Amino acid sequence: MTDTRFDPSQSDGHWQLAWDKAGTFNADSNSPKPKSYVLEMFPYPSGRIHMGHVRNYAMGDVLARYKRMRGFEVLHPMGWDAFGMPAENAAMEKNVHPGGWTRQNIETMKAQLKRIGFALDWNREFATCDPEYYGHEQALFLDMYEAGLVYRRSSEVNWDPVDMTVLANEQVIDGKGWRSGAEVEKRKLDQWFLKITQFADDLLEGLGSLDDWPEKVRLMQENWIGKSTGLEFSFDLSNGDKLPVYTTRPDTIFGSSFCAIAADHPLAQSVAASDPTALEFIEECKRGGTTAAELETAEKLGFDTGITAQHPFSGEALPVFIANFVLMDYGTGAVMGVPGHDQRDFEFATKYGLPIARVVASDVADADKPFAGEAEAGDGLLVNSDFLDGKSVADAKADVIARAEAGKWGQGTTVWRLRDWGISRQRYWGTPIPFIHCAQEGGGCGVVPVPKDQLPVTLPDDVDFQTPGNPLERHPTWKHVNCPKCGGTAERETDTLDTFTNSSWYFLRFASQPDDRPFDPEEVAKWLPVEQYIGGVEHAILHLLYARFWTRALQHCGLLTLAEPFASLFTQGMVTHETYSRDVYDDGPDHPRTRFFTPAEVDRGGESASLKSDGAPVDIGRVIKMSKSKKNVVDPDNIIDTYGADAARWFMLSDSPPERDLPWSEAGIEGCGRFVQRLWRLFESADAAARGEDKTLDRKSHQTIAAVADDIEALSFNKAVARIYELTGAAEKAAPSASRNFAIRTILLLVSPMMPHLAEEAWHKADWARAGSDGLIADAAWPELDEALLVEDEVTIAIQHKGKLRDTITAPKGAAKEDLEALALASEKVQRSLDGAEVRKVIVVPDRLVNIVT
RNA sequence: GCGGGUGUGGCGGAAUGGUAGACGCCGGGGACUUAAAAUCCCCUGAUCCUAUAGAUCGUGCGAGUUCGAGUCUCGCCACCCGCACCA
Repeated sequence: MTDTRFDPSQSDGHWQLAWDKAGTFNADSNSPKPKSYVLEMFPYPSGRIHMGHVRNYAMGDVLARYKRMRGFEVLHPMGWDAFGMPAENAAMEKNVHPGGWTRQNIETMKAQLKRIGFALDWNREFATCDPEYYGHEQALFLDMYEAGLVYRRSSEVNWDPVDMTVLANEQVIDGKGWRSGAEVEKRKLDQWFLKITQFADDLLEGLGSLDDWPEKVRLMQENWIGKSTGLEFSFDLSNGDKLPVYTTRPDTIFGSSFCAIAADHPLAQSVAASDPTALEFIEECKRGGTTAAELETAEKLGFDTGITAQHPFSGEALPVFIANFVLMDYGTGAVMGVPGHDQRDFEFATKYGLPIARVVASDVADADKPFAGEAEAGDGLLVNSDFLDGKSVADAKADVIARAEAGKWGQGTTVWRLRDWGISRQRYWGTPIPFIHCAQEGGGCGVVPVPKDQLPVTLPDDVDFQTPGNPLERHPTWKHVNCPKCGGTAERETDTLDTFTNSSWYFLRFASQPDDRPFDPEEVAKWLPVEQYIGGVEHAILHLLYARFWTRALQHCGLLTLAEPFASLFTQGMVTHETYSRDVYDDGPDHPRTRFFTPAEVDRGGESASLKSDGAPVDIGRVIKMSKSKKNVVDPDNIIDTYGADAARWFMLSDSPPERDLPWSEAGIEGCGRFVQRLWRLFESADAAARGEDKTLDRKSHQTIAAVADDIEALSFNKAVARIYELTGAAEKAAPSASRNFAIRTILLLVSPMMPHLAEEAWHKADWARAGSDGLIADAAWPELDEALLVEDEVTIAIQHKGKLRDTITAPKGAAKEDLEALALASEKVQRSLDGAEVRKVIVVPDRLVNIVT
């Protein structure tokens, strides 16, 4: 036996090259094997791979490699979600081209991924900024346009007047642009929309079929879609107009004591036209903040318009208020106020002294029970409600809706929270929207789609980012084209598509990549749905909902037969680390600023930490997600340099359950590095000539084969890891025998999806393990399981008395209850515990325990 | 406010209602070595103790069901995540 060490710096690259050369992980759609599509959310090429990526892809990788071992033809692709704002930000800050910056990042990150040895089919790699990709996306967009799923309308946006660009809601901080700091304006712009609301019901219904999605994600999408049913009806107003309102509680209609409309409701606008105080109130409403904290504390404010609304049943005149808590973009932008049974209405009525009537009570006898300072939104029986008295809430709802419909003054309706998807972005680095605005007099041909044979509409390269605004808009030539219809002068659409469209169909393009169309439905059908999709929970709503929508929309267009793209979804936890910081006073003694330090800059010992450079202490902060801004990051390249790819992969899979956060620790990765060497020594210690059987070890081996397979399929990698540690310990202690060699060979195969480089190295070094085959362990089959060996022939029986463990005994498996009882009572420890007490009852669970009750 | 999740040693975490703490990390002791690194072995929930043994307590808190509860039921508490004036 030689005392060698496994050297990742030699082996890792060697085997990565061997897999590349052999095309080991290239997926063949014509293979007769059953198919399995394993996919991790593709990365945005931001610069470098971080530990979160490593964890995400390590999980998918183990599954992909495992599936191959189980005889599946596996599709495990990788690509780049390459359009987006960071590239344009870099362009502005560093005066580089977004494309060049992105390509450079892709190159860096691809090299990093290759160093980790992921089993990816690089033949199918693409970046969404490739004209070949976004050209097909433009074609799909036109297909959706033809199917009536794309439209254009004027819509309000957040406009940054300094950067001259539209901001997403999350880019508006305290009413100011996140980059420029300028006061954000509301502007009306013509925007493109995708009709996702047409599929609201399908998308909601479809959630019910996604049994292998986390409950949490399904609930989040359900809430986002936000289906509600109720009554829409119109009040007759004192000024002769009609006021449509929507309510989910038509049963409480007799409790209505006012109406409230949104500040930007047309009626409010018309009132403001002749009443400056109304106008002032509306302006005040618009100034109100929209943050969670502000909303929570915001007082309910109203402005009495002097107009009244006639109650449809009682005929009573209800005052109509403009109110700050009514939203224009939900329902009709107007509500009937029922203070007794809606908390907002209650607060409003209390402030303005409006009647608060009880129309629902737990019992008819409680009809006049006062309210305890808040509205009662719960179920009960109707009271003080004329013909509804005594009915249940549900019956009363149905009754009111029926009467409204019969009287033709209202309609039972469904209202959705989901809005159509605005996909226009006034930016350069995205998919150009393939439309042309005809500029002929009298409106000309209007908005004309780019003919498909002129796709792709490519981005111009010669753009500058030193002037604010959309570079496409001010490019000297790009937008000037002829109208495809009349040939007259026309202009290209200069908006680009939201980057979420890029990630809404990439999984189809991975499965099938013809040149002449986006994908081949037959090829797609071979691979999809994705068997296991893995990514961060931050995509629970937008990306995952949009991808589901696109799949259904393409199905609607007749391009696909698939409704749901991802059969099973897994959302993994983050990689976390403590933060190190110190307050510095660079801006003067009264202006402390927190400066963060990377773990590499810090000496960490016991309770304290100090900076390596000056030896002075730093503050140790909470364990949080690794992020550049908090500098609590560990670079995968450094880790691989020190410990090798396998140790890094192993650490990502160990200890923490995959859905939970994984705290990075130096000690943890060191331990993994040691385990790699420990396994290597074990592999080296095998004695091919050893003979003889070790039944206990054989059992352990087979039990581990079964358990690790179950654990990997359940994505419980931490448990699989623990099992492998156990078998490793047992094999190390065992004397040389054929059984021990089998155990070692088993470990080699079981760890091969997790530590593929070490496994290849050992596999090729040990002839006996390969059993004559020249192949790679990456092509080896999962070890065969001997079911008979899963069962123990002897079991340990626990003996309890007074609910506590008193003794354990060993008995043959399947021993009779009477025998177990006798053995238990014969135990000296049990007798001591019994201390002569009378045995009233004995409970025997075969092969498990004996419980003596006195 | 609504919805969801989590809570077990010093730490990460295991446990079909049936021996709580598997496995790993940290720590302690020992072996090997001139020494160190590496490696190997042993110990490692708390308390008591007449200490190779034994007893009591122990899975956020309080009740309950059960022969038996980390696990099931009810009521609380804390923390985390998502949504949020959605009528």
